[in-house]
Amino acid sequence: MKMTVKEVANLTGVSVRTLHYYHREGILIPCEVTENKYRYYDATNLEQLQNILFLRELDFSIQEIKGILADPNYDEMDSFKKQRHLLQLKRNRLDKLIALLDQKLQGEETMNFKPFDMKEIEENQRKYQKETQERWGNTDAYHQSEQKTKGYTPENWAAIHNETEAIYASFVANMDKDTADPIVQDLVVQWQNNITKHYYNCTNEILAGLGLMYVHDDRFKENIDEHATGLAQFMSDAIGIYTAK
Amino acid sequence: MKMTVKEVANLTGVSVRTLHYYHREGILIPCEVTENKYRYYDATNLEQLQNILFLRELDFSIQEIKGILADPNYDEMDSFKKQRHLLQLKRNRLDKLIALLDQKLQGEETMNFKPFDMKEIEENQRKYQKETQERWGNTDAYHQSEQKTKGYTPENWAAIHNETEAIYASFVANMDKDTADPIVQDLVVQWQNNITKHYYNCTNEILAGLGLMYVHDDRFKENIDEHATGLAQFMSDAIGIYTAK
DNA sequence: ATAAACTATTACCTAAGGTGAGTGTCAAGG
DNA sequence: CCTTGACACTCACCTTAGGTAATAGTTTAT
Repeated sequence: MKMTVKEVANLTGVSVRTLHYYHREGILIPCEVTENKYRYYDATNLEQLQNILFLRELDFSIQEIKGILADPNYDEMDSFKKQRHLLQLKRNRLDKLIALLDQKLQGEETMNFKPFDMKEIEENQRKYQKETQERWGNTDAYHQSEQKTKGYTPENWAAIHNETEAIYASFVANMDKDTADPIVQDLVVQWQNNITKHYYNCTNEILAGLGLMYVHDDRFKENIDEHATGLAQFMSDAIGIYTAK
Repeated sequence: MKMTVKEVANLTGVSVRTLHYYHREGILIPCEVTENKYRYYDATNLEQLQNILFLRELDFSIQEIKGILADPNYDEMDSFKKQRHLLQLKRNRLDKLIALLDQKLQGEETMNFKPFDMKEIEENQRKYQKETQERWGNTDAYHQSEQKTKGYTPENWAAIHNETEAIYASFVANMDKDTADPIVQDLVVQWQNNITKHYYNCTNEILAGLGLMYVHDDRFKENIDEHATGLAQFMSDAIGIYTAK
């Protein structure tokens, strides 16, 4: 069920250009990019796109959307609830504007500007964002990551992806060894460097935190275990030993 | 009841920069601009601003808003009715999005993109615009005017205003003469040239149409008669004689 | 084999203001 | 009369979320 850009565009109503843009911005990365740079999208991509459209509807900027969706503790249902609330606020605002218009249709000379006000909505948007940022725990890391990833091109993303996958592969290839084995410990260092290089300064403390998340956060765990069952636990253990020193 | 930019900004929630911008774009011209370029707004300006905010809410561009508000046959009540309809469409759309979100909250895996669709709303916006453009009668003139006035700066507007007022004053000064008097007829020519120079190619046919509007369209009539009671009729008659030749 | 219909990248363009620098103006209090 | 803080002005550059070519490679169907 791979879909081309055009097919996605037709199905969803977003333009091809927008898909290109979302790719470059790193908020919707096609499941497959062939050698000749053709983009192909799958069902997961479509779901992500739907999420993006919801957030866009709520007037979040693309950068903000990136932050929300990249949140390691992102809770879809919780997010939907907040989105619902924001949509309701917007509807209330429209209701007030319609009411004001009705007054004017009655011939009332009303000089009212409150219905145009966006303060309440903006306040809730900020609240939403603040919560996700707090969940990132380390705001410094979050901001660094935001800054760094801002300018990444699709080529950059592809390179990062390859590099990351290579380290994953090495981990898988050494899963029979002890987690304290120097080879495995070196992979942990590579992993840490990879994060620092591409996202944010990954200190030992943060690395320790990540190690714990890899087993306790299902989103992370599932992702990692796709490379090999048990990999998440293995990496987490290896990181634990490394950071304990 | 003159208000400064800041006061208007505080009252309406619109930024000072936006007021500057609306001035330069010619969609909200302060009732008074002092020698040192300070802007002062009155109640009429506020009403106009409210209209602008309504139209902005409906996603009309500033240029489109200019076209709508400059429509010589602009009917406020009719406009409100259409605005109401558009706002309702927007609300319906929000309702659908909320419903979709509710489905997702129920855990349904729905891959629906229709609620994001803007086609219906855009279609109605086009309909709205088309109607006002048609009322301009001469679409060529409308477009010329749109193009020309696009680049006008506040200084341009002030100059045009002065020039126009000067002709009005001359008309007033000669209201005791016959409308066929060469002096009056020359003012008609100046009037025609003024329009051609600043707005669009004002042919004799169009001028004749304007002459009729000056007495039949209350918006025009009131505006003109502010300079002197009976001026609208006087100008209309003079134009009638000129274009009859 | 060729045309139609895709795909890609690059690069420039837009709307509706935001932001900041530098400067002029006004009202109030000392 | 002077100063000071709040306000006013313009100028000029910046931003977002893509739109719109132009140019060129690819796929697919005939």
